[in-house]
Amino acid sequence: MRTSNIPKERAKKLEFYKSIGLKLTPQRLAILEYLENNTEHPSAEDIYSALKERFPSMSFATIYNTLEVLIKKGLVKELGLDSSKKRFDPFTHPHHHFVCKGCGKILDVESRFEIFIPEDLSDCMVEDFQVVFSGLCPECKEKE
Amino acid sequence: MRTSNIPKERAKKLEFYKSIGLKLTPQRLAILEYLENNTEHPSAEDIYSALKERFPSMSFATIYNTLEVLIKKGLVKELGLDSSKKRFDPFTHPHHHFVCKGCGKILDVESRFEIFIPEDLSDCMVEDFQVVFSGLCPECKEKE
DNA sequence: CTCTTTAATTAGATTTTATTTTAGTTTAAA
DNA sequence: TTTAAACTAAAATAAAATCTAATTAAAGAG
Repeated sequence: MRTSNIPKERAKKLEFYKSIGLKLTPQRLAILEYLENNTEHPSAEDIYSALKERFPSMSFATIYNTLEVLIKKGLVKELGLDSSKKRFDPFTHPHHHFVCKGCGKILDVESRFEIFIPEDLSDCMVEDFQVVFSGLCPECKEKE
Repeated sequence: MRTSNIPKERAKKLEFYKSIGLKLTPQRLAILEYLENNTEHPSAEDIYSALKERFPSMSFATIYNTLEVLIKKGLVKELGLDSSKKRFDPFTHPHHHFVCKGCGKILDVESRFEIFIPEDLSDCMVEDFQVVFSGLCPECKEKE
């Protein structure tokens, strides 16, 4: 029963992508598929490398164009946690992150935190917040 | 009385810088002075531009070398909130930030938040955390 | 105060790497 | 079939960060 649902779910998903105005090219589908459930917060380069094998002709322009569209559609969020490149997150619900000082890896944190909007920001329009933890991930902790 | 203390305080500060092993060159003092009480979270470029007039011969190497030393000494922290360049913060005590989505400005938030270390990170060595707010600063809010 | 040593500074080139552009080609969808 | 949109390859851009070799200057010793 599980297996028989897969094509149906897939079709539904494609339908959804179409419904929001995405022209479905194989490259786009590959990017979407790569991002789906991806918790690595990949960079454009990461996506490119990952798909290079399947699409040897893939161009960076395609990656960047597609990401731009996905961001505009609200399906992907751009992360500002890496001071050398943009990284992208397909999980757009509010959540938090841990940044490893050793390897730069970014982990998701799904806990809820009670945060009040501080007085310092009373003149700002605060739209969002996230808690950013930092330290060493399990692997880098070992190496120390 | 206030004024008469200033040279003394200055001397004390120089003494302190020396005591931690900083060779005090005019350029370094200028960088230190520029950073002192600076809440703009400047980039290397910002520092360079700001001091260019007073030190027309200033080199980027000096900026980067000095920043490296200051970071090593714990007098400055590197911020990872801007995905295009490193920015630096002379306030090394734990505090939080607001990032303007409009102009990229970073504001300090001094409030205290009660944050527990989430289970997701039980295998990590969590050394630090900060709350990052985002939205529009007063100026960008106006422009909308 | 002068000398010596050691570290810092300089100018400018270079590297690096992310991202954007371009112009021609291909293709999804109606 | 048509056409607007997407794709490609490669070059261009852009900007941050690093490196180099020669020069200068701070700090400590005498």
